[in-house]
Amino acid sequence: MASTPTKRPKFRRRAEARPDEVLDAALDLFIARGFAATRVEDIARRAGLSKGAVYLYYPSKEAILEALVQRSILPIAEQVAALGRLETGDPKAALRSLIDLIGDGLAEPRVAAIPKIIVGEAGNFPQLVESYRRQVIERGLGALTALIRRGVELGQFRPVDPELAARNVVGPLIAHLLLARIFSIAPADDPRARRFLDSHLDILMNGLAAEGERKA
Amino acid sequence: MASTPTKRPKFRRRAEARPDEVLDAALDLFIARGFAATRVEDIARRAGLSKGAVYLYYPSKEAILEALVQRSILPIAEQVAALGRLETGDPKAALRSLIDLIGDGLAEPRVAAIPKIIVGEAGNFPQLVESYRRQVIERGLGALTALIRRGVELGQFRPVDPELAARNVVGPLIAHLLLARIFSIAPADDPRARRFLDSHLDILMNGLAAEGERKA
DNA sequence: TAGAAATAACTGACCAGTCAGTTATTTTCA
DNA sequence: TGAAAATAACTGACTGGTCAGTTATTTCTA
Repeated sequence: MASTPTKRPKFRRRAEARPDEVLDAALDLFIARGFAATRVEDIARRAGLSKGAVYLYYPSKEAILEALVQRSILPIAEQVAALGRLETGDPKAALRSLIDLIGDGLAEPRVAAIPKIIVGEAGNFPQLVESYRRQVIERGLGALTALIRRGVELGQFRPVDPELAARNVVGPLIAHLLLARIFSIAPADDPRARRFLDSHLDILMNGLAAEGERKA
Repeated sequence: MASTPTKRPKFRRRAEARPDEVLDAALDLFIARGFAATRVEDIARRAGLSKGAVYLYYPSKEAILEALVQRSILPIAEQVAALGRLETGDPKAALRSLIDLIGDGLAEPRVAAIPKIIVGEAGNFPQLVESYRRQVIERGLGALTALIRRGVELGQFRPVDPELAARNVVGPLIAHLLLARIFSIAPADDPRARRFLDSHLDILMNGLAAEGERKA
């Protein structure tokens, strides 16, 4: 059977790229059909592999989802957390870039799909949810809370409860994500998405700003 | 709740109350374990029936979920829509009661669980999602938008985009629901839930209020 | 006794995860 | 060098279990 060497190789060896290819395929399908409705065999097919091979790289379907979280969400969460740790600089400006950061992430379908899946499968994978809470939610909210607290201390913001106000910041972003992706209102690449962020910032800044600081 | 005027038979035939009992059981289990993880047989057992009997009342598991939406969410959506239709009265006050209405609904676990399920199962039941969008989302957002638009026209609110601002109103409520129910942060009966609503109103009103109207 | 109400056993489809075996690539050493 | 040995990558049929929905049968009531 040794024929022309120009044939497309059936096997691709040295497969350091494989895990990522599996994740790419999985994400495509999770976005299109959801987590539960996607069979591991579908993922394998799309990655150009057999089902068994997938299990060489990931011990379970859940592990694939977990790896996706690590790859696409964690970096963003880390950036957000870094913004919150900044002890210096203008809280108002930092808040602005933080919202931009989250907004950009949520505008990216391949990023935004993950939280949706987590929410959806929450019941089935409590342990995954727990790790998401620790690694993403608490860090993100923590950063936001710190930022707002500092703004209040500096007199830039009115004396709101920082922890609660933090939810006012992320809430509309999450809501927009859900409306856009689940109920197909306002696609992500819509210019309205950008305008929504602006509107959010506008109302929020006005709502937070201390008396003397309006129209910043 | 269910009381028979005559004696209590061991087996209850002629069951006009049955459909509702099935819904009650289903909701209990959906809340506790999620939609997918709840078997129809579990629902039947809890309602004191056999699995087959459930299918005398509902043609499918999806139909049970659909009936739950009709029973628990639609009345609230209708109330919200009614508030939006009011051509008279103070938009600011109306907005306040509207938020209270939604907030109360979301504080009720047996109500709040439904949207969560819809979001979660969105991929599997596109047609159910579509009907939810039409009957709940669009009516709710429409009412809010109308209210805000009127506030802007009356000069009570700054000239924000009413449609976008509406998402700023519901966003934090949704976010709070998710954080509370999925990530087990701030249980619904927590006094913090009430304080969160207050904080939301506070920031929102300040953010929306026109120059002369602050501290309303 | 008719027939409505309900049951319990059943069917068929699905799918995550396994594993014995196959094929490509690399290493060994004559 | 080149062929055999070793190993890494991969395959796909199979298993075991789950569960929505159906049906043959029984039980209760009028």
